[in-house]
Amino acid sequence: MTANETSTAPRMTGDQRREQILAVARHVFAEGGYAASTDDIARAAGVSQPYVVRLFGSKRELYAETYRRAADEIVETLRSVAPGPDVKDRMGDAYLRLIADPDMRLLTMQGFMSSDADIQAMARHTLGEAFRLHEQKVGSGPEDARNFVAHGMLINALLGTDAPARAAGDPGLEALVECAIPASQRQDAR
Amino acid sequence: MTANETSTAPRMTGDQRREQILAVARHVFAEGGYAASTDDIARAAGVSQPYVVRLFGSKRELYAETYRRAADEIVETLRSVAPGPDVKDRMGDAYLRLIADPDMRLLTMQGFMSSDADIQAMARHTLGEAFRLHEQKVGSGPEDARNFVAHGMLINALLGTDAPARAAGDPGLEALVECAIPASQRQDAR
DNA sequence: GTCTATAGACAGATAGAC
DNA sequence: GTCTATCTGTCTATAGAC
Repeated sequence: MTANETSTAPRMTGDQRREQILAVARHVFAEGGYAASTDDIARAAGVSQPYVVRLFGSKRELYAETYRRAADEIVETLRSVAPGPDVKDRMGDAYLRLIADPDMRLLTMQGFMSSDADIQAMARHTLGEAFRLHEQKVGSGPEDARNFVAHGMLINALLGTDAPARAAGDPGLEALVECAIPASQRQDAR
Repeated sequence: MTANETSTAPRMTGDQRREQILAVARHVFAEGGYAASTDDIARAAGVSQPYVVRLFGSKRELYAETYRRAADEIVETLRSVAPGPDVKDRMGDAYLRLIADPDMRLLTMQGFMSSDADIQAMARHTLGEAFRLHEQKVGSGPEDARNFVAHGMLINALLGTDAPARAAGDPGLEALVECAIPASQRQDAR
């Protein structure tokens, strides 16, 4: 170190702060959607609200970057599933593990309802990649790949409505949860 | 009529106004989500913002009532599919016809991401009913019924991201759209 | 790199008149 | 049945200091 100027030193480098705020934003946006405030994010990150806006230019850009990272993580995770025996099961498991994180699930779902063209583009591309990777790795044909993606969407919807924890007393829902969600995934997620 | 008191007469009865505002709210909430303002709804209905709030008690109650009607319409439509030959196809068609209305599709999707317990409850019950009605009417077993609901969710997601109109150039997405969405439904919806 | 102060817009809800 | 006026809160973004 060159000198220890006790009070002039910033607490973090810009990059560190960016990463920290993106991590916090992922959680806050996941729970509150785009309607979540930059102030909530700032408080959770321990910085001032104007600083959050300054670092990313605007709330919209922060949200887009947050979403992009989540979408990339999904595609990368599916891409990194090794070929070989049981690929089909391992592909399903990989998705279940991603979605076991409620923030990931909620953020993903938001893409399918966004009115922002950039978010929509990322969301639909992720769907297409999931389909393509299933066809490529599993090779059981387009219908099977489509069912893979569709089943993923159904699980998102069921978890989003807290169905596994609250199906009791609703016969249709009980039966649906039982045949759509593996027992290991059936505890509350919200 | 008893008398024509030219300026004292209200423009509509309370019930008529309620229905009109609910119709308008369906569209405004569909496009803007819960974040849409009561003022937007009021303007679109040609009344004042405070009056909208007064008629329904609060924005939240207006939203809940709007959602309830959409959810009821889905269940009623599926329930009214006549048994007989080709029930399976007619059940799928009934859902496609519902979802061909972008407002219906958007509103439905919002239920799967709501943080409001009442909305969540309606949304998951709708999923369960769709499953149950498929089993009851089509009778091709739980896996087939699950695939029916799952496929519905996939179509919601694809339409939500404008995939049919924008898949060009994205090979995975093109293939997915082709095998998930009937040609008749493939034009832009947003 | 980070803050305070604050502008400027907009929201939902209440009070009370007609 | 419906409005106007308005309170109170909240939000993003900018300006400028340190």
